Order: sequence, then structure tokens, then C-alpha cells
Amino acid sequence: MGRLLIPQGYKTTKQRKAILQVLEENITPMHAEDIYLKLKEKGIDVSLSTIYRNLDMLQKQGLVVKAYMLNEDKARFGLSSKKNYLVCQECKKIVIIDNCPFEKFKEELIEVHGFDILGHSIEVYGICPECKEKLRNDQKPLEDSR
Amino acid sequence: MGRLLIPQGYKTTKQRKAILQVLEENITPMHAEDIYLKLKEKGIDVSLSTIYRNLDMLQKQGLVVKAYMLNEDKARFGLSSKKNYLVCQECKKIVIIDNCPFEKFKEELIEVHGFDILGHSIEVYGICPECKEKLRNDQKPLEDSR
DNA sequence: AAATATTTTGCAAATAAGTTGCATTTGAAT
DNA sequence: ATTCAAATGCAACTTATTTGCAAAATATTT
Repeated sequence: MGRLLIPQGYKTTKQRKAILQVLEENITPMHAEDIYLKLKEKGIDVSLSTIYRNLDMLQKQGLVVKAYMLNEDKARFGLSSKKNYLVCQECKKIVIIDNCPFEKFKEELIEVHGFDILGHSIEVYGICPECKEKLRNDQKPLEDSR
Repeated sequence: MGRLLIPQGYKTTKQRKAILQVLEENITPMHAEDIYLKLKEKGIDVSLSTIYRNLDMLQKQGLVVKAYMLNEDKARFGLSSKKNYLVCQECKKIVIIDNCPFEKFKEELIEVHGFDILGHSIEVYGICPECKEKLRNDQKPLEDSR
């Protein structure tokens, strides 16, 4: 499906291809170690330093985005094609936001503040319908016991 | 001005007050070490672990927000009252966005995805008018030399 | 296809942000 | 003033990420 292009001037190694592959297969941006483990599962051994070095270069080339999620202290990496999303605080599920409301707002910002806008990131935290349901059920018993 | 309230059940120590004070005086969210140094400047010696412990507790109490900025690998901490902002990529200046466009959008998200929204963070990256001007001047000479 | 040049890799060691255990000090309650 | 829980500082620790370097892999040239 998606053409996973390795940027001009960089060699095509099996590690590099595998890393991009894993990133493409996951909706959720991953920790470096997640990638390491997913690859190991597949029987592909790639050292963590290689993973970090590749993510770094892919980020500089604009293919990968590095971000920290709320209440986490290690970076996550995802393909830059997958952008704004909702994060469920319970199950960490991610839902992509299709129509980013930001575009309209952008012009307003440029006008008011005179900034040239280079990019933005929006993260929204909440509870997904499934977890909401589950939480409801988990709490019922307690409420009943009086 | 701003009442810097130390949360119920926690003691009022000079370190705690000083940390909140520094946070209030700065528009830009700060690294733990920035706080440490600012305090030292003022002649107040507070150990880094105390700073981290306090920021942690203040965060849990909702007074402080912890966030990572684009291309940075250490956390920044700011009073939660100061929320969405524009960041200049050159000078790191921060401009607060007053009317967050997100509120309207929120309802749409709840409807479409069924998520309960707990919070959000918006960061916008760009170049502020001053830096834009400076960059323009720095580049002129080169363009002229043909 | 072999030879050469250049990247890339893995490993082990280094770095740096953030955390933790513990003895001591401090603020608050009596 | 006394007492007790909470807070502090220090040093040691943990953990994510980075780096130097020799060996291996890819691309290029012949």
C-alpha cells in the first residue's frame, strides 16, 4: 500500500525498512522501545541505538513526528501523515481527528499576532465510549452496596 | 496580585512559595532547572529534588501544567491558568492565545466520536514579527551579492 | 562481479533528566 | 514549648537517549 520512501541520499537497510513498516502498521505513535519489541516479535533484531538514530533522521526529514503524551516521560514517534488525534486516558486508544478545526483559526492568529505559522499540534484527552461503559459497570457494584 | 494558593493539606514552606512565585513571574513555561537558577539568582537556595517534588504535587493538584515543547527533551512547567499559546521558533517567545477556538469544536468531537473530553493542549509554532524582520535583514546582503 | 567509498549498524560506555531513601529540619497543631 | 507529620537536601539511583568506534552492509566505480 503506502509507499514508504526512504529519503534521498540514505541507504535502504533492512532495519530502516522494518522501522518504517512498524510505524505504518500502528495507529498509535510508539515509544522507541515499543518499536524495538514489535520488531523482535517479528524476528527482526534491531538495536535500540539504530532505532533512535533512524527516528531522528526520519524526523529531520519530516517523515516522522516526535511527541510526548500527557503524563508520559518518554517520546513517542509516528508517521507525520497521521496527525491530530483523540487519546483515551484509559486504554490509550487513538482516534484520528479528520477535519482539523485549526485551519480557519490560523488566519485569525496571523492577523492578530503577526506570527508566521509553521505548524501546530493539538492533543485532546478524554475517555472513549467503550471505556466509559466499562467504568460505569465497574462502579455500579460499589454504589449499590450501602 | 494573583493569590498563589498552596493546596489544602500541604504546608507553606519558603521553597514552595518561592517556586510558585517564579512560575507566576514567567509567561513562558520553564524547565525545572530554569526555576532552580532563577531562585538562586534571587538568593533562594532550593534543591532540584525539592523543585521536582513540588512541581509534581502542584501538577497533581491541578495548579501546574507539565508539557514538552517541540524539539525539546525536557519538561516545562507553567501555571495552569496560562494555557494555549504561540511559540516563536527563533526566540522562543510565547504569546498567549486568548480565545481558544477549541470550545466550539469540542461539542462536535463529543458528538462524532462519543469521547468524554477531559482536556486539551494546543501548541502553535511559528515565527514572531520581530524575528521575521530580523531574518529578513540578515538575508538581504546575500541576495544582493550576485 | 570484485574493489572502493561511504553509510549504517551494534555494542558498550557515557550523558542527562528525573526519582528515591534516609537522616534532618521545619511548619502546624496541641 | 512539645509533638508529629510533612518537607527538605543530599547522594545514590534509575531510565531514556546519545555517542565513539570497530565491524558489517549498501551503493558506486571499474
